[in-house]
Amino acid sequence: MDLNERKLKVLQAIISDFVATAEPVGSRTLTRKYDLGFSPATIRNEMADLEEMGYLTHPHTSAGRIPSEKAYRLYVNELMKKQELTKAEKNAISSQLMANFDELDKTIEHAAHILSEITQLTAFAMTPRKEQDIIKYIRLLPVDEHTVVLMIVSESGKISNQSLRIAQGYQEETLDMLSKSFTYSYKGKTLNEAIKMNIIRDFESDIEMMRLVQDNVMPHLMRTFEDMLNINLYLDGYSNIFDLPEYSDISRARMFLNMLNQKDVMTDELIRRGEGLKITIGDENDSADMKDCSLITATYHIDGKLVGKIGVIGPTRMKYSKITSVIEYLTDNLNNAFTLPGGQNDKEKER
Amino acid sequence: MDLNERKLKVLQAIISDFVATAEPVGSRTLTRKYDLGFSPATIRNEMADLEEMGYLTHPHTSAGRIPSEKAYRLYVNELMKKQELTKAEKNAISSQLMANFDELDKTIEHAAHILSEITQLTAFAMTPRKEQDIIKYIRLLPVDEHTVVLMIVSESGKISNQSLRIAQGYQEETLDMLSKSFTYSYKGKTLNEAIKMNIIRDFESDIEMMRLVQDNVMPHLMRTFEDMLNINLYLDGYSNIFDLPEYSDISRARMFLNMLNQKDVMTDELIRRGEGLKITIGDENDSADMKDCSLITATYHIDGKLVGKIGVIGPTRMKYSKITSVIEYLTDNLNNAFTLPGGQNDKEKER
DNA sequence: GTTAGCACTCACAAGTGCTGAGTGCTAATA
DNA sequence: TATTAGCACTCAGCACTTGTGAGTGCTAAC
Repeated sequence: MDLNERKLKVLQAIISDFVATAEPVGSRTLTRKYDLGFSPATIRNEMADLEEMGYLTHPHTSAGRIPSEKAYRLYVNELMKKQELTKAEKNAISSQLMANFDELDKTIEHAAHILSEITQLTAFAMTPRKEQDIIKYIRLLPVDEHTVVLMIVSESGKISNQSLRIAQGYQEETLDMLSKSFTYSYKGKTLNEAIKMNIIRDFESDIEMMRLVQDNVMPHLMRTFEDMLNINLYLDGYSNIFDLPEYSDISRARMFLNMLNQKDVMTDELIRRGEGLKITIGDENDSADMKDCSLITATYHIDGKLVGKIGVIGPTRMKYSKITSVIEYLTDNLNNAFTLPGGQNDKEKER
Repeated sequence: MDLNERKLKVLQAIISDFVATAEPVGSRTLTRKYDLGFSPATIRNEMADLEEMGYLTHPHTSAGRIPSEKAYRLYVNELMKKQELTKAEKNAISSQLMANFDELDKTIEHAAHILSEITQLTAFAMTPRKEQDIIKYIRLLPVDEHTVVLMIVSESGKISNQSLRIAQGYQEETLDMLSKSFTYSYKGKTLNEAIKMNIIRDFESDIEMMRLVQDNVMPHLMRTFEDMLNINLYLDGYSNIFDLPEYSDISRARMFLNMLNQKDVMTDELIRRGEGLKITIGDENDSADMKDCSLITATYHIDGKLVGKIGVIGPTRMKYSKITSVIEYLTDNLNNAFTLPGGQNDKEKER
């Protein structure tokens, strides 16, 4: 028994209908709604075959058919046609994204917001892994007698600062010297390399300075390097799930929301996924909590190097085609924005 | 008919029981659980009186009694006794708070987390309104040929930075000059004042410089001032509501979550509330969405000046006494931390 | 090979009856 | 006179029943 033309046609119709309505699809409904050209009885036969082949399931004897995960996989791989976005949709995405183009992290967060608005699902966006981010310079700046700001600028445009307290006070010249010394040591190093370096001995010649560095500055410097490595995960539109019949059961809604709350689980799952557009359906997901969800994710790049991820999560019944298009368009926009010379401040140019 | 001793005793028992169980309280249950010293029939009579006086309601004829909002108000004003936290609880709060004492905003966010963990409700924390925050200095720092970091440090310890692009390039000396000039002009001014100032004419003598400032720097400077004024609202523990029978109905849970999602509504509501500890019960809340919730909020201060808010939101049935104590202790901690010399970096001292 | 017809299935909604926790009222009691 | 025991009554919640409609699989006719 093979998947002939007609079977595919029936399967496609069932998937369309079920994605739209979330109700099991019966043979009669199918003939009424779609002009397939054969009777309910024929469709019933085809349905029985499709079920045997594993593409459909049956919640109970007298209910209609539901596409299985295998059916969605087939649909995504073969049946799904690319759904071009309308000009209006594209404009909406681009303009909204550009209207909020400040800091790297804010932009990513905003992209997740746009995505959830358009797809009406829960969207997430992960900032890049910054292992490869290269330190540009480090500076210590005076604030008051006991407070100093530590500022680290990296190539990705990520700027980090932290104020730190120096109980015994300090000289401004010392700060300048330290700034130069740190920049000299760390410039051109990746964050990962920086964390592993030990530069304390550079200050051995001056015991007082060494103590200052060791006790006051170094711990903060290391912590800030680590902070910069951190991956941030932004979620948006979690309450959209209440519009989906899949989550009309409170315990399922709750489980879903709890899953989202475990940011580390989510982050791990996302990190594991490869580059480019990835669609995982139900059981294909590694994490047990996601076994009845589908994820569509894509990667965006900053200067072609650092890689972040963005995507949506929802029930396996989702508009794979439309969502895929939206995500692709969104990541294209992000890539462009983050890659043009001048990076994140490119908005200036357009003025 | 007045609220004699016995009526208060009965009311108190009903409130305790209902807060604990969320079930309407019957006269027999009451005698069984609490050793009140009179029979169910007597209690029934008292209950009928209390109901007539507006302190109790009746979901239906054959159900037990439920405290009205008026009853909670009476309880909060008169009956509630201060519930001291145990040493262990206090330690838990202090140590958790101190363990995460980096940047101002992060600390506030973390405080909300702690609060939601302890109360098992949804907690929120609002960063201070920074109208009164005073600018300490402004600096422009070179990143690469076309990129400059603009850094503003304020007295509250809030540091803001933004990278900006200067298409035509720049000289390092220019940046130094501008840093000095900006600091000279803005130092000691509040953010509000700074936004209203116009310092462009200070550069009139040098047309090229003036253009640079006007076109490239000023817009960012103003935007950053405005960003610094922004109030951030952090929410934590929204999914705790799923443990409350009040929200076992999905549509109520949804409404609650939607309300939380409207950050501007929440922020407005919080801003309107006065200083110190405030408890609003049900209908006392201004916002329509909160008419069946209670809010307990308190204010914390930074250097005795800037005022932020922290609190919890939940059903009117909540442990007013316990929660009040927790919030008071938490704000005390925040106040201390933010007021000691050296402010947010005080952790250093303890090492 | 396709389709009409038919018996069968089952979730769901509406209706029924029972139970238990509650009430209000009245009469007896301390 | 205030309190309490007793009793009839109420009603949500649960279990159970029944009817309906949308679905199925199978068989026989086209």
